[in-house]
Amino acid sequence: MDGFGWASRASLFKADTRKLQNSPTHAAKLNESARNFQISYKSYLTRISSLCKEGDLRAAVDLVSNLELQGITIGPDVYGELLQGCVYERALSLGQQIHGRILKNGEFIAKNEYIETKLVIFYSKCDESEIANRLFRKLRVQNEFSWAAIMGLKCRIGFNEEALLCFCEMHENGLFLDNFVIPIALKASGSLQWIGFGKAIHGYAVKMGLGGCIFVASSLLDMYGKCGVCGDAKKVFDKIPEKNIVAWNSMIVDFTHNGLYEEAIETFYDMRVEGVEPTQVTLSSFLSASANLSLINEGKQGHALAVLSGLELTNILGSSLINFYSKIGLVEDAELVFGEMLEKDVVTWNLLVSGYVHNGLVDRALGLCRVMQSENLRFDSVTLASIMAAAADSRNLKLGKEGHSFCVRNNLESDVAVASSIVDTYAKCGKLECARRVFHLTIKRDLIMWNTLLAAYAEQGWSGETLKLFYQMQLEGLPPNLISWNSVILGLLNKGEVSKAKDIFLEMQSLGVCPNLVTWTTLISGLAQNGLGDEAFLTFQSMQEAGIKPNSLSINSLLSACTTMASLRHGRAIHGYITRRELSLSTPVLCSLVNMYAKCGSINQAKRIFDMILKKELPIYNAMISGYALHGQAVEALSLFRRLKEECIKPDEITFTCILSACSHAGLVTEGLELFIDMVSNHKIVAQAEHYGCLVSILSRCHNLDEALRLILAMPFEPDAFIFGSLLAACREHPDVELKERLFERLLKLEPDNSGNYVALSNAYSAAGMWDEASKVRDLMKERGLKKTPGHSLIQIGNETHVFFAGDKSHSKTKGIYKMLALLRIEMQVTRCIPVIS
DNA sequence: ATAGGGTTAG
Repeated sequence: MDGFGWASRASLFKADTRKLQNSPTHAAKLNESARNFQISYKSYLTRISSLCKEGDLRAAVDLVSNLELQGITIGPDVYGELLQGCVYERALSLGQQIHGRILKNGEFIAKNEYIETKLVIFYSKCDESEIANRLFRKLRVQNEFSWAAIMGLKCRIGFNEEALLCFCEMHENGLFLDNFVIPIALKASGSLQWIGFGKAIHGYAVKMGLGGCIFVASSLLDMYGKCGVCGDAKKVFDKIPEKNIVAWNSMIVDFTHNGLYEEAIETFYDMRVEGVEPTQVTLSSFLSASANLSLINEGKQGHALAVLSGLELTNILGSSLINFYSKIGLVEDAELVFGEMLEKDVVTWNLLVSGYVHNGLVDRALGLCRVMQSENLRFDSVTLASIMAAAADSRNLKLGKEGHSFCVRNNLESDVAVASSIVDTYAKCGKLECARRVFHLTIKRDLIMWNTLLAAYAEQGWSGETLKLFYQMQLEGLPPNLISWNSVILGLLNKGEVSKAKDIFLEMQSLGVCPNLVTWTTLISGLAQNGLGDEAFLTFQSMQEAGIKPNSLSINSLLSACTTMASLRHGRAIHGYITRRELSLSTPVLCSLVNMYAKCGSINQAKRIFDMILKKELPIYNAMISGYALHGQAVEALSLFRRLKEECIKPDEITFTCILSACSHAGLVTEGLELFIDMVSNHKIVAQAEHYGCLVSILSRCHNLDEALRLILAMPFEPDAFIFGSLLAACREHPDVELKERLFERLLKLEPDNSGNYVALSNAYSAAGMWDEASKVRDLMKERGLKKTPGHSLIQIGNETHVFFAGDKSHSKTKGIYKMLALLRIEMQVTRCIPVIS
């Protein structure tokens, strides 16, 4: 028994025919019946067609079954309509049932050209590649429609070359390449970025008089945009007399995809002037452009417009809004949109995750990832790239390793973006060897990946490795971009090779690469860190002459340059610059100002800035407490610490480092110990090496060496150079020579690549009065290519604070600032001497 | 015919 009652339908039909033949008014009745049949068949066809268009396929099929039961022969046109209905709805299984009926009804229907073509279209639209191709190849007549269907299919499933081969074959077979196949061929050319092929089609279309077709024109726009030639796209766009919404959208999308955000926004406004209503497509691109230019008002306008136009908050629109809000830093608004969205996919979730990472909210990003897992959403490569960025950002090696192994288990590490983020994470966590290994294991490396490793080497000051990599990438046919050049400059400056860095700076310009704000800032802070403060300021002037405006980050680096140089004069100049230009006084800038004044010796000015700030955040407090610590004003530091607690601001580990160091300088043993306990037990902060270092220093300074040694033994990790340094400083006058020697031995065994250890060792020797050894350590450090950090000291003589700068010259002459200070201590009766190692 | 996401430098 078949489901459609074929057998009963056939017998009914036979009976009806017999009745008609036996009737006396046979001829008349036959004629009338035929006419009625004609009328009813036509009306049925119309009804079926409209049912199919409305999407009520079931009703259409039922109607056809009814007709068949009435014994009416169903023609190809009806089956065609049904198949078209299945095409609209992508109803594969129903279409296959109809295909079955067609085959059972015999060759008359099945071999009809219209039906054969419709079947190819149906299977193509349902992405049934194999069936569609088989049917297509068996066709007796391959017409424009079936070619278009098969090309569309190949294009959709990414077989763009094959689609274009079909296009050529169609042409060779003498078929007219019409305005249905041309858009498909253009789409394939665009996806392949075959600009030559696309242009040839453009020429053909114009010659054949299809240039005016809006479908062809929009496809041309899309193709030129995908090939990265927005100029040509714009030319096509301008020639369209009656632009529809798709044309406008395509133009805006082209600009956005090619980074021409200003142009995208301008086109959007042109469209508004023309009175064309925006769609989801328009607004998502507009929002993307606004996000990339940080145009807060424009993006908000876009959001308002979407609401006013009554657009549904779909995945696409919602995602664009989340992207916009998180890129401009309004994370809460991004969260609101996320909460309002009814349907969310992995892109939506990823956007919020990366939004959190971008705004430094690593914990929230990871929390969201956990929610994603509980909702059974699969992490994809984009999720992992964000997670790894979070690991890199927070220097979380454990998370980095977990993420890396997840990528390996799920075959995500072959993705370049993911691989780059893994390299970056290992590099930022100090695992350069791992970073290098992942880099070399990655087969397809892009520019970003090269730049990631380049930046890692540069950060370490491995200028030789940096340069080698820089030339190697060019040998492999990858031209460096501005970021690559900037890293090379940074690498040289971090190594102290100032003149080579300046050579590279000139070389890049002679090759037509224009330095940007990052280049200038790198150069300025590099010069300052290498003790060339005046040159740094001259370079700042050149930067302004080149028309580059500083942002808050570069202002900060200038201020830290002043701090490194211990130049109050330059610091004041920058402060004046900020005031004159009315630059925004963001929290980081204010911190740097407080820090600069404190480290340049003017604690009073630092306090004035501090008092000026109405809403004081934790970093501001930290900066001020650190300033007091530096000036040995432990009482003030402690009172500020109390005020912080009164204002219900939670101190962090930096706060404790500062306040403990203040106690250490002032020799406040009880307070120091209490603070340490407060930190560990009340604030649940895990004590780091610096905290133990301060404690050791506090104990050592009051000659409680035994207690200090006990503390070191109880520490949960290996003591570092700073701790040994504190101990050595304390036991300078200790009679136990053997103890000193043992400590020195331990110090020498510490990790050799860490420049901090050398500095501490050299300081320890100096503090112990062993000038020659201190000098030897410094030389050894230089020999091994480690970054040399010149220090400066604040010396309080009477009521005045003086800054002494240990540049290269004074260092070689006096064998270190500590010797100079020791001399000063005798000659000038220094009341307090606070060395600062930057 | 047009549509949203990730990775690099101070």
